[in-house]
Amino acid sequence: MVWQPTNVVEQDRWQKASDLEAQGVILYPPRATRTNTCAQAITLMTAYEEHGQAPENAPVVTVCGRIRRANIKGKVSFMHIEDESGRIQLFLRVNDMDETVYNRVKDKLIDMDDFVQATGQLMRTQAGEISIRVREFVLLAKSLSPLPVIKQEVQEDGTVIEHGGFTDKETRYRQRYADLAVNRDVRDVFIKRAKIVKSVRNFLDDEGFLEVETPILQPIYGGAAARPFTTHHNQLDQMLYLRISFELYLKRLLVGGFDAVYEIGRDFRNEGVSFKHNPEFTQVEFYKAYADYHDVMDITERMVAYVAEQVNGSPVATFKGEQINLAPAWKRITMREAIRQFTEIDYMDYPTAPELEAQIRKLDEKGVKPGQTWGKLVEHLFSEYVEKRLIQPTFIMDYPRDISPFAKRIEGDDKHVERFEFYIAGMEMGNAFTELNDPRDQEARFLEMAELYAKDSDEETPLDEDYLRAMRFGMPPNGGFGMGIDRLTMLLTDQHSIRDVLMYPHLKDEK
RNA sequence: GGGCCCGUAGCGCAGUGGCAGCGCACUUGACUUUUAAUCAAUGUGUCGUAGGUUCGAAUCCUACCGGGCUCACCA
Repeated sequence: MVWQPTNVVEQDRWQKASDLEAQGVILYPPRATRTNTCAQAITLMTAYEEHGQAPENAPVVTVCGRIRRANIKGKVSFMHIEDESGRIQLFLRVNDMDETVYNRVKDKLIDMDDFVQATGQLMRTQAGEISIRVREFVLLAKSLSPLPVIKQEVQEDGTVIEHGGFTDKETRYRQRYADLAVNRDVRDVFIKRAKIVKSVRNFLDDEGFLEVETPILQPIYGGAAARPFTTHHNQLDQMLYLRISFELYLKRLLVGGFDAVYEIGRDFRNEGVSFKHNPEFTQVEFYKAYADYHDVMDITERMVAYVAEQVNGSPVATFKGEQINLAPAWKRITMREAIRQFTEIDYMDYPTAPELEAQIRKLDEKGVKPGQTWGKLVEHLFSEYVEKRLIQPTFIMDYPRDISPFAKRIEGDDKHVERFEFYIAGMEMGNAFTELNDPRDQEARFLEMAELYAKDSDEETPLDEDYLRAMRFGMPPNGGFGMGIDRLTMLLTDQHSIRDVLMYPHLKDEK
């Protein structure tokens, strides 16, 4: 079906488009030229004026952008055009330009939202705004559907009040292009997101890590507790999973002789959607030989503080009105101690699952599914009573073994492994271990997981023969780390839903 | 998956049983330094979808679709 205008505004624009074509105007010319961005043009004029030079010799510029405001007055008109750098006003006067071209503006054949190219001398209007006295005016792209109208009122002190708006979340997410086009602050979030990724990369590069890329399509998934997406390779008739983590592929590279590797990329988990979960999300994982989880904690707090400094110019982040200080050193506390503080239960007093489950039921009758493993029960206690209260950055150390199949046991402790997660603003931000490098123990763990958790449960950890083969060649002791980039972005941009830090968050099908 | 809330013009919203409304945008006219431009005039609808109740439904009821918050699940 060929698209038809769906409302009056679109009908008008459709008509204008054919009127312009009848005049010989090319609606979508293949090329544009520009000498300056809008922001550069303003800077140029400011600098020119500072040298006290005559206005009649002011520089001539060509700028390109989208029309975001139009005030057609008669024989003189004003527009603001906007490119990524900002806005500049165009001053169009019939005397200064070709009358036919001017009349297209006066007759409103040129609309808000059109992309245009304008050439002229920089000037100041009587009201004092730096503008371009347009002498050449070229349509670059006709807009056939109107963007939401937002009017900007600039106050005496320079602050901008916006009138009108584009706020419907569903429409904004489905039509992110329109959201970005009209909501400047949305663009700023994604600019910061790019800085965050860049800063993480810079930090790890400077620490001597090598950036690598590993498969997204995997014949066996692993490295985390999550259900995978499945897919299929037609020619090879091969069943494949989208990765749920990078862990096992990265650690194989330590066997290969790299001392320190990292990857930034997308993981896929076939699970619930919430304000902090999206089916595909971005992680950074790194593995460093000869480091343990204490070393990784040191790196973590330095890295996060560095990123905050690079992105916001301060290690202190504001989230939901709360000041969060990301500067080292962060609080370090064991899982056992954290749970004891918030629930007064020392779970080591209840070393079997039935005992611990009974104890949890005393706190909250409905909270627990029956028949969970001891480790899952500990995790339940933690997420129920502790997690939300960890606002300032906190390392939670020493996790139950049966929920941590890739972490090394704590010597002389058959219940715990050398694992930490770190929490900021009540959210888990990342997960790390002293990595298990004993192939015999790793195989035992795979078998233990198979015994404890049913196939198709989210804790299912398929035995990866190739991974064990790699480990048998010898894997150096190492510390590993994973962190959610989306959640870090939420924290550093004060956005409270993961959807607001994803360009295209996952949504159900339209209609 | 449960609970609560929302869906009306391009956008933002009002309307809770009796003619479908407001602001901005759009259209027409005026205006040679405006800036939320102003002034005047005229338009703009599958009231999310389907069914039901009723003389009459945007409004009440049911189901469904989409969304938000929240709980559960889940890192």
